[in-house]
Amino acid sequence: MARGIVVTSLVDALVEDLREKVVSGELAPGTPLTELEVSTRYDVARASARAAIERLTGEKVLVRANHKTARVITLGPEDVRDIYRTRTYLESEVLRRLALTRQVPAAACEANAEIAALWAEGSYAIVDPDMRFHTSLIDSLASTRTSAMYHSLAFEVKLCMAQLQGRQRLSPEIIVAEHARILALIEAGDGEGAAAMLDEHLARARELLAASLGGEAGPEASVPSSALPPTP
Amino acid sequence: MARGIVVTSLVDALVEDLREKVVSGELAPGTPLTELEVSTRYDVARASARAAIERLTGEKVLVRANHKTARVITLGPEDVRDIYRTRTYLESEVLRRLALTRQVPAAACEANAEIAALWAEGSYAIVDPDMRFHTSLIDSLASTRTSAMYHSLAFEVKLCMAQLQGRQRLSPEIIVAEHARILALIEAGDGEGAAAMLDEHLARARELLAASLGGEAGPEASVPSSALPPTP
DNA sequence: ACACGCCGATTGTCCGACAAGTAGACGCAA
DNA sequence: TTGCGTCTACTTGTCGGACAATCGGCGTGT
Repeated sequence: MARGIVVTSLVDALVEDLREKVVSGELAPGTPLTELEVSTRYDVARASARAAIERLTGEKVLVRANHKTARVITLGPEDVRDIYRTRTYLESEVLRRLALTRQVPAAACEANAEIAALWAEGSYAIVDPDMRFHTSLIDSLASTRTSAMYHSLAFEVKLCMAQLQGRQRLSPEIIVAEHARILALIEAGDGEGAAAMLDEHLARARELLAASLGGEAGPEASVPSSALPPTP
Repeated sequence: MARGIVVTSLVDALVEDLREKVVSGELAPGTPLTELEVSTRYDVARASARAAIERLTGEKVLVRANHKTARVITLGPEDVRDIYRTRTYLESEVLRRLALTRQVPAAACEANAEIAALWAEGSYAIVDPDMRFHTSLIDSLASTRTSAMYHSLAFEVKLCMAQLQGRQRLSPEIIVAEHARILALIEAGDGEGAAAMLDEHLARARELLAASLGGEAGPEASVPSSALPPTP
């Protein structure tokens, strides 16, 4: 089981490629995506391009109003805060449940060790194992829907990161220490403590993200995602 | 603001109508929905029918495998448990946060009063205000994503209910009492207690639903949604 | 300066067509 | 009878072209 291959339809492939281009930053937030553009760039029929765009708007990777061209989503500080709030709700409750049975998922330990290792060798490509730490905690509950929801939130976090092209700086050593602390609290059965710790842990990341996303203007197109109409 | 009218495109209307037909039970679980059927029944082009079906599969109202015709989703006991578990995670954490500030949303009180009123006059159309009680608690946090996630779960609960055509029976008086208890605990600042109470409250509903969904076979087509291959 | 109307670009919807895949019916052989 | 291969009808996936509706901008006339 779990053979890596999957049959992908054409629009599946389109969706995947476009989504990847968005999270990688190749398609900056606010970039308009015309059906014709997509269809010609990939050499597919407009119907297919259209389907892909529609699916991505369903996933909230793109946004589009009636009769207007789809654009890559732009996430502002308010969005970051909302994402992290929701994330905190879900994850802290999960920590409580894990603490009840004192289960410390092995995958979480490994992910944290990986962060430490990367830090030791001077690399800053931390975001991936960091995500893995958190998702492995959630996934250890084996609830399809809980996992799906958390993953969708994690994806939005990735989108945020894509917007500020790796400018944010949070020190790996603090992260590793806090992760370890959380795992210890779970093992000790202190759900309340673990939840509190997580709250703090995520709050720091959240404010850092929100600040760098809203404080300084990006290289171009300081389009605020919020409903604030830019005074013309 | 909040003028009721919304501009709906054709496929939007299709999606809405089909979704409504599914939650109302008019389209039973497992019913196949051919693109051609939909396009002819509504007298629209196949492309439009196709788009509607695709969006509904994205919403998990329909399911479809590669090259096979879409079917109305069938939810089994395992799904019910998963839905309620996720629901409990989200909602209990929300209760804790509400208890921190002792905020009791007025809408929740009203919804509960409405249940009581309906019960007093002998009606059993309780599920709607019951849903409103819970969603108003969530919505009082004003977190777009948290609300969206909870609403999607609530929708799945409605799907479950649609499957057993109003056969389930949970006594309104217990519901009202437990709701009131939860609100009281929030007002008292006892988040832990409120969460525990909710846990119990939802567990009862969950097991009732799961039992009536899995215990007896439906009128026809006892297709188990789970991966369990029916011993042939 | 302001209202108005036209125009290009883009979306929304339709039609018809064909390849490819699935599932069930059919028939043939052991 | 049972098992297996084949064939066929139905359905999906994708294409191309077509046209009305809509939006935003530009120029024009008053």
